[in-house]
Formats: sequence, C-alpha cells, structure tokens
Amino acid sequence: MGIFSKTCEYAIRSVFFIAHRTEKGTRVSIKEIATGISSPEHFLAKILQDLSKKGIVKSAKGPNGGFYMDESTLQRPLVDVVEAIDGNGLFVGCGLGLISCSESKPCPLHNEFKVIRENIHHMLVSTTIKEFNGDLNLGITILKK
Amino acid sequence: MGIFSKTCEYAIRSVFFIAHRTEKGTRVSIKEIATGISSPEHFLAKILQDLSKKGIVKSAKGPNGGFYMDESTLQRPLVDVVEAIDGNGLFVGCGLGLISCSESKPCPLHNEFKVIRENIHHMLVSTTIKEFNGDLNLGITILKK
DNA sequence: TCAATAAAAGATAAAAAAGTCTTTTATTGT
DNA sequence: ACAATAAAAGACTTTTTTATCTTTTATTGA
Repeated sequence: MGIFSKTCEYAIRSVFFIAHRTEKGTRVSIKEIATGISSPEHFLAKILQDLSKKGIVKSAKGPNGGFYMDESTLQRPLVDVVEAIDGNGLFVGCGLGLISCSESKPCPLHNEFKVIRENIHHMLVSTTIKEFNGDLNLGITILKK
Repeated sequence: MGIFSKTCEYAIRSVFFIAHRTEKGTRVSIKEIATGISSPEHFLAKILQDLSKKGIVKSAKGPNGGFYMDESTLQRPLVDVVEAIDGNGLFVGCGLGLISCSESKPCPLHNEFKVIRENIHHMLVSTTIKEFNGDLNLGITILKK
C-alpha cells in the first residue's frame, strides 16, 4: 500500500474534483465524480456520505442536486480530509506500533519517524483544498486512473 | 494505520531483536522473539519464515537452533526489511493511487509526495539494521508493547 | 400531485490482512 | 536409534478493507 488507504485516496481525489467544479459554479453527482476520478461508484457514494456527515463536503438531494463545497471548506487544509478518513495514525503514535513508545521510552526509530511524521503533517496542514484548482483547470494535473 | 503494515512492524521489531541477540552471540527462538517484541507467536512464525526465505535472517532447526543473522545481513539497510514485507509502494508510485501519474501527467500532490517519499526512502536506505543495537543494549530504546 | 432525479441508508459480498492451530521436517545430544 | 527441540509448512478462522447492489428519503420542476 501507499501512504493512505485506498478509501482515503478516493476521498482526496473526489474532494479535489468537487472543489474544482464548485469553483466553476456547478454541483456534481456521484456518477460524474466516480467517472472523473476513476473510482467505483457505489463505494465512492459511501465515502462521500461520510465526508458529508463530517462537513468536508456539502450535498443536496433531488434534481440539480449533487455535491459541492462552500468557500470556508475550500480553504480548509488537506489534513482535514485525511483525518476524516484515515484518522491521525499517520502523524501520531509509534511507527513500529508500540503503545508505550514515547520520548522517554522510545522505539529504535522514534527520532527518524518524528521527522517523517512532521513532514507529512506539515505538508497536509499547509495545503488548502482549493489551491489545486488552478492546475486542474489548466489540465496540468490529473485525477483519473 | 501507521506508515507500515502491522506485519511489517512486527518484521522490523523482530529483526532488531534478532540483531541485538546475534551481537551477543546467541540464537533466539520464535517464542523468545514473540515475547520480546509483544507479537502473536504463530503469526510471527510466518513472518520469520518469509524473512528467512528472503535471506534477511538465518535460521537453524533443532536444539540450540533459532534465528540469527550474519555480519553481512546486520549491515544491510532497513529498507531491505520493509521491501521484503510491504514492497516498494511507499517509495514508488502515486500517493493518490493513480496509475498514469508521472512527471509529465502528475496528480495534484505529485511534488509534495515526491519530497515525502524521498524522505522515507532516504531514512530507510541510510540506516543499517545493526546500528540500533547500541541503544537496545543500554536499555535506552524498547521493542515491547 | 406526480414523475424524475439524486443522495442516504442498508444489506451483502469479495478480497486482503491479521491471527491461530496442527502436522511435518530437520537437527541435536544421549 | 531415539527423544527432545525448534523451525517449516499447511490448513483454517477472524477481522478489516474494498466493493456491489437494492431500497428509502428528500427535492425539484412540470
């Protein structure tokens, strides 16, 4: 596996997709998103339900409904998406899975992991969801396959 | 989850444990290792079989048997253990799971991930298995719970 | 009010990861 | 040769993750 769970990968990609479309002023259906990010439609539906409950995305039922975001969520850091799905296990806790690992009783890789965790965390905290819209618009970056 | 799979966490901890004991000149049984690193014994047995087949650790059956390492494996980088269990998904491939993500067709987080992946890779490549023995001997670092 | 639309919710199913238990094989010292 | 030891191998079970399919609820516009 990569750094995130598959579920989280879909979540991030869908959030980028929704953000991108929101800036263009349109709502998007699950079907459109699933196609746009190459994800299984029904599985994505579950993920979006979850993100919606947690306030990361907004949704509206019925005709002209779909998913969208408001300006304040567009400005939220990426870490909010990751934490909503994968939790904080990537930044918190021992890299070797030891419960009692701490500064005073560290695992052998404690200091090495600290650096890496901080890197990941910093990256996710210092990037906003919306800041990737520009390159998506220009077709410089992709979300599919 | 953390950065590694649970299997990989056990693998790294067991390798540290075996390395530590090897330097003291003794072989260790699965039972001892499992106790020493707080892992399920039979599950660990499977992992060690795997590591043994891949040449990360050595093993001997029968009385006075057990697991141990030779000097050349003690000097191998940590990345060998990680790759043997979790593969190279952590350093190679797209952080958002996109197959066609590349320098020319990057995912939105391509550059951000590149830095992180390089950090992780560098950390694992530049550390040897044996270099953690000192602190383990001194009781400064732990492998249990 | 009604038909169409789209998300929410629920119920399974399949695959992968994690964990357990039993049997077999190799080695050793007596 | 044999009993004891310890890893190797094999067969399962459980849990978690990933994925699919169906039904329900809310909303809209005609």
